[in-house]
Amino acid sequence: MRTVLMVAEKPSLAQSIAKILSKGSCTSRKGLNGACSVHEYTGSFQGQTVRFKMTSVCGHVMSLDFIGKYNNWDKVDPAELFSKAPTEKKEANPKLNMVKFLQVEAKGCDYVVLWLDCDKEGENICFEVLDAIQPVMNKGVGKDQTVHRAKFSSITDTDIWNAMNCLGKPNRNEALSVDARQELDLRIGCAFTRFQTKYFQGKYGNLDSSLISFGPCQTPTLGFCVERHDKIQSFKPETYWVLQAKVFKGKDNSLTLDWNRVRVFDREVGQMFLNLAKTSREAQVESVSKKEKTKQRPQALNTVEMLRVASSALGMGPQHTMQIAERLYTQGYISYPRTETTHYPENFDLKGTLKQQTSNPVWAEEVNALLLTGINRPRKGNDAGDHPPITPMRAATEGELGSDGWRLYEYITRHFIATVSQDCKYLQTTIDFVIGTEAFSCIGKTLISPGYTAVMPWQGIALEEAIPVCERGDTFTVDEIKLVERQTSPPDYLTEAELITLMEKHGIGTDASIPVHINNICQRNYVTVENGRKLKPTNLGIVLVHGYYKTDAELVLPTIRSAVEKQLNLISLGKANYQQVLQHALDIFKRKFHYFVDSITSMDELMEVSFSPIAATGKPLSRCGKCHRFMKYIQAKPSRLHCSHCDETYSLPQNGAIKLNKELRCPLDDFEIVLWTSGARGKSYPLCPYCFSNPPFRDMKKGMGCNECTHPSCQHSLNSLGIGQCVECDSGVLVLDPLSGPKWRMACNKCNVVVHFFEHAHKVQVAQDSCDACDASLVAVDFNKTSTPLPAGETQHTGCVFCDPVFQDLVELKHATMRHAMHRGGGARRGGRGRGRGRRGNPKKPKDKMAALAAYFV
DNA sequence: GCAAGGTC
Repeated sequence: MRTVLMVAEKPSLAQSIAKILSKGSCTSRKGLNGACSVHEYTGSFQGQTVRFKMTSVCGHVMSLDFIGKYNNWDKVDPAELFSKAPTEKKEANPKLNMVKFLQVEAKGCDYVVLWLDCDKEGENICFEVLDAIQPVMNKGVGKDQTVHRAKFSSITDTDIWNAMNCLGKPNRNEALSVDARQELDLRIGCAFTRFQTKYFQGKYGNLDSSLISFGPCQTPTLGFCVERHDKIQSFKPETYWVLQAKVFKGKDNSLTLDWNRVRVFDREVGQMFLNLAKTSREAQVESVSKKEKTKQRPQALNTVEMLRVASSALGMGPQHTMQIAERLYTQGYISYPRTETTHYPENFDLKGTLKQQTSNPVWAEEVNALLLTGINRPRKGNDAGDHPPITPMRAATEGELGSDGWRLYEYITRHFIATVSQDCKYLQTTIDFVIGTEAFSCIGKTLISPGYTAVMPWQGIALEEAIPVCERGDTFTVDEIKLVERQTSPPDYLTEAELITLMEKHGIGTDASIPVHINNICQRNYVTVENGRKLKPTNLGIVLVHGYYKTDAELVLPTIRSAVEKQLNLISLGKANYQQVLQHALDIFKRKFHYFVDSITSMDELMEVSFSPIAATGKPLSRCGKCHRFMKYIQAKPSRLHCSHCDETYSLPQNGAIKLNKELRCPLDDFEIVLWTSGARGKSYPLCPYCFSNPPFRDMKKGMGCNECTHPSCQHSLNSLGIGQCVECDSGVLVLDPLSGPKWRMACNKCNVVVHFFEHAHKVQVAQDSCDACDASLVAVDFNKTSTPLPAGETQHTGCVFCDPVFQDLVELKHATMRHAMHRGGGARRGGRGRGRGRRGNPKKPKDKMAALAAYFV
């Protein structure tokens, strides 16, 4: 029997499609990567009985990058990234082992049906899949017969079956347009990012951003925020005047009227109208009109709308919202949360979905009423052909979802109920008045039926004060009429919800990537999120955008992406050659880049105003090994040490702080050793600022502290302070933190494991000898006479922290250690342990720490 | 260390 491999874009779709095509009779198993499943069933394909294997990838299989040596920022001129630097496709997520997985499943298959999403990215993934599997597939059927593409526009029985019965071929041109987009984004983004980062970071000490990035999506996104900032800055308030009239008729029927001219910008003119109005003490009712109005129920929910509401009403950022939504999805509470579609599929079980919500006390009343009277037909929305709109999938309670999870679920559910509810109906009454020659009016609203606003009360009609019943010809007495002076007010900072709308409108990013871009400009410190999720640009963000405006406004305008995409579209339509379009676009941006580099001083002029030169930043901390003067510690991101005399900058580990370390010096370069610490309770280790960037030994890499240094005799090195193999990770060594007393501890030099031991000991030292049982270095401990925990009042003891029974109660975390050892099956997994032992050249590394531990603790 | 696009 022949086998047909079918591949979808994500595991959830593979499952849905397999269920439809197998009519629910498929068997499922997990693939070797643990992320993808394989669903198998027997069916018919092109007139023969075959075995179907439906599986999926997880988005892109491959991603584009420069070949290794072009990723060295110090050795590569960013200009080379436009043409010289070759690119290669790497596995997008090596952990998933996607190529291997696909090959294992494709081996022995005769046909492949590609069920990737029906957009350009999906078309591109088709070819990534084909590149992986074609070498291992059976060659029995003709090449033309092997590969098929299913084109579907929604995940419904009819659509999926139609697609299966009407298979086509993958579209090479569409895939190529994505290849071109990837290469352009990579080359342009990286070239500009590296250039500006290096240029400005080398010059200013307080930029407070470890990366000064540029990208065709993130930069225009920032542009929107700065544009609003500029409007606020350049806003000049204007004074205007308004006629305000208060009238009454009988008791309790006092009304404030709106002037039909709204406002005037000239005081004299306003005064004239006031005088004209004041000729009468009465307000005549000219007309009374009543109109029934409706407020439409919402369309079905898609991702972007969910993100907008989450930001503006729930105060949850897009990135966070998507994380919560994904959790709700994988737990089965809501449908797939990444969709552009706002139209329910024809066979969508609206009633069934609604019925699940009858038990929830919060909205049971509305739901039951709706089921009783019958649901309303949802409004027509847009079917983008990707996934159904976001809906609840089963009932939930606040307790089981947690705070934010519940708030999002509650919104999604209320939105869903609203889409099948009636519109909100209200009566709008307008009364037109005349006072003297001036016209005024007053509007009142009364609710006819709340409709969907019963479940979305925040959209309910604001009921203004009831307006009196009256008719044409009635007169009211003017209580007060006056000219009021007001000022126009500036716009506020852009809200996140407004930004999402702008990005969507200009085609910046996609539903899946919009949260990423917004997150980027926050993390890079270009904008900060203020109260009410308003986005306020920082000095850095403002200077960058103004700098682009000065040199080449296209770099920041939202049109930059759409212009490129227009060209790319020609590739996908087969109207332009892939190579030519790519070359042409690269040429243009290469010129833009060189122009930008040549004009960088004009952006620099703006930088100078807001930021301080690196030599003027930071506090003197430790001495330079070359000139022996004090270097300055710059705390702003990226934190570093700068020697203004030598004009050298030394990088430091990030996400922590640096302290002085007793004026000790590195024996290799004479630089003063500093102490890095991750926080009060975290780990710390000494490091030499010079060795950190210039590894002194061949077996060391950039970015290593003294706790990884293989110096044979220095008192700070791994060799002197290393105790034994880490209890958690494969490659790390637990190293004594010599300055941690009296709360002594050892910390892994690779992972985050910290082991506390010998609290209040007076001295803790690593001894020369090793443990016979586990090969760990012995530790010599010295306690105070009065408080020693050692047996028989001993003050000193030397032993193995893992094996010595005397130390058993003095080493913390050993229960975690033991659990860990047993959890992992003790020594059973130790086969690969020996891997870097000899190579790292650590003579004190135990042979088999885990086995020793397991034996000891059992 | 960099982009943007998929998705886990």
